Amino acid sequence: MVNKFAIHVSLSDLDRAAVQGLPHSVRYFESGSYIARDGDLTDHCTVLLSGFAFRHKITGQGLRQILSILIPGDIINLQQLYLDAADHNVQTLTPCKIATIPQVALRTMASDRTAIADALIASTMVDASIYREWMVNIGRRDARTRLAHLLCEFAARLDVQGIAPGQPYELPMTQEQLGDAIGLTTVHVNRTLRGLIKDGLVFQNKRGITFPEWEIFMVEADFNSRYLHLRERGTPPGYSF
Amino acid sequence: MVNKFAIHVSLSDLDRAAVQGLPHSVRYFESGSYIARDGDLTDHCTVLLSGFAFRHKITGQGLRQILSILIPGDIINLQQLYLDAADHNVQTLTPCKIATIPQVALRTMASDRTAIADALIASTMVDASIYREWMVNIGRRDARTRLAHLLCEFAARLDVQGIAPGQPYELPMTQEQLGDAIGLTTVHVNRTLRGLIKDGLVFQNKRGITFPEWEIFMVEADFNSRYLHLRERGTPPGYSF
DNA sequence: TTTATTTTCTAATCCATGTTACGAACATAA
DNA sequence: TTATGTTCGTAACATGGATTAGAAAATAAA
Repeated sequence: MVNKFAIHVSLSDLDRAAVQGLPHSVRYFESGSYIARDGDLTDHCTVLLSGFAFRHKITGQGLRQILSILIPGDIINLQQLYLDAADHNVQTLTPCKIATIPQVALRTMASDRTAIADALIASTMVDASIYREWMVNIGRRDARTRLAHLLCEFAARLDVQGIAPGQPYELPMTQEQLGDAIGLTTVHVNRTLRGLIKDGLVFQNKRGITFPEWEIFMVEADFNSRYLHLRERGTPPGYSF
Repeated sequence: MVNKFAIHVSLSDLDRAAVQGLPHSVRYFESGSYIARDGDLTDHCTVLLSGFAFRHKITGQGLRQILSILIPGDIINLQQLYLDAADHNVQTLTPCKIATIPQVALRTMASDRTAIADALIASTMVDASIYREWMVNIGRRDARTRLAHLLCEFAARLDVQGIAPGQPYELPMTQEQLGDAIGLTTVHVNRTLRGLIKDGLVFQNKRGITFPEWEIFMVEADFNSRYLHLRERGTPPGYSF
């Protein structure tokens, strides 16, 4: 369940058992509903078990910026356990299944087990690294590269879900949401996506996306998966893609 | 020294003593030098003691995006202790004084003292929150608001350094660097800054910046300091600014 | 089915920001 | 001082992406 922690730290069997034995309840959210809102205070941690969700913030002028996409296994609101109120919203993209863990349970586990605490820190740091790459994407790449980069990231992250990078996947986002994620208008996302399709770099069938030329596409997207830190510390690099 | 940790967790006297007793060596960097480079592996943690620095990344087309500004007290490369190689560069903005702490010392302290581990997590999360706000800034605000927002953030963060928000401060960045931080051209930064000055919202004397109308300026900047999480969890909100 | 609603797609026009270019002001070093 | 290099300031022009407005297609609801 949550043992993708193991990517960054080595967990003992006891550690794994502790994580799997965490008291939790499961809840279901339908598509488009809010899991957390800007300003919320809470005393439990939630984890996304299945479905997709996204973090976002609204500016004073009512514009939305999507901050990240959550995929199964991601921790949704660890932050609120360590800081004060939430500073952004989390909303579902598809129907979602969510585990709720009481704050105390998680914190005592973290203080009892160094490996768990380390995993929490590492996971937070990977998130931060992804945020940084998004900044680069939004701030310094043109529309075409930006969109391509987002699609690549999705492909790469779904790898953990068993869909190898370059393989077709279902994109659970509308063009409007894509635009809000990369700082573009809906109209321009459409134009740009059309451009990629016309050039044979992307093939689209409803929400299904395929990349006929994955290698070339990654170059076009200025994509290098290093920032996702998918490998364990100490593992030899080995350029998987 | 590093006990701005205390903002987010309550540290016992022993905790404080432990932090202050950390083995470390001090190094000096001149302005413009690299403290860490994309790809670096390291076995020690560094903390900025005085001066300013910034994180940045370079795109495939050679464009630079500045990711954050480091001010005294900030931890520079905690990440590399928990993940693999660095995924971005850190470069000084002014001459800097830096403490280097061996990885083991820090990690044993973190695993011995829950409060310290919590402080590390909280600090990482504040960084992440700032990244998110930058994404909003870069992705969804216009040039004027964007620049104003960055100046506000600087003012607010310097508060910890003893310069109250709204008070004049020295901006340690060139217009080119400002541009790379907010995703604009040097030329446009100049235009925009000039606009703010003409409208009486900013007063500039060399690198010194003053805000004659701080309250109005914050509105113009769409700035709300909540995302900086400057207050301790549990502390009553109390709108300081 | 039919109707309602959301999402996609396209075209025409506009404008905020990028580009290029260069002189002035300031630093820093020799 | 005089050289040399940054940084700042501005003007003229180019353009990528925003805006506005709808029509077509897909999806959901009745």
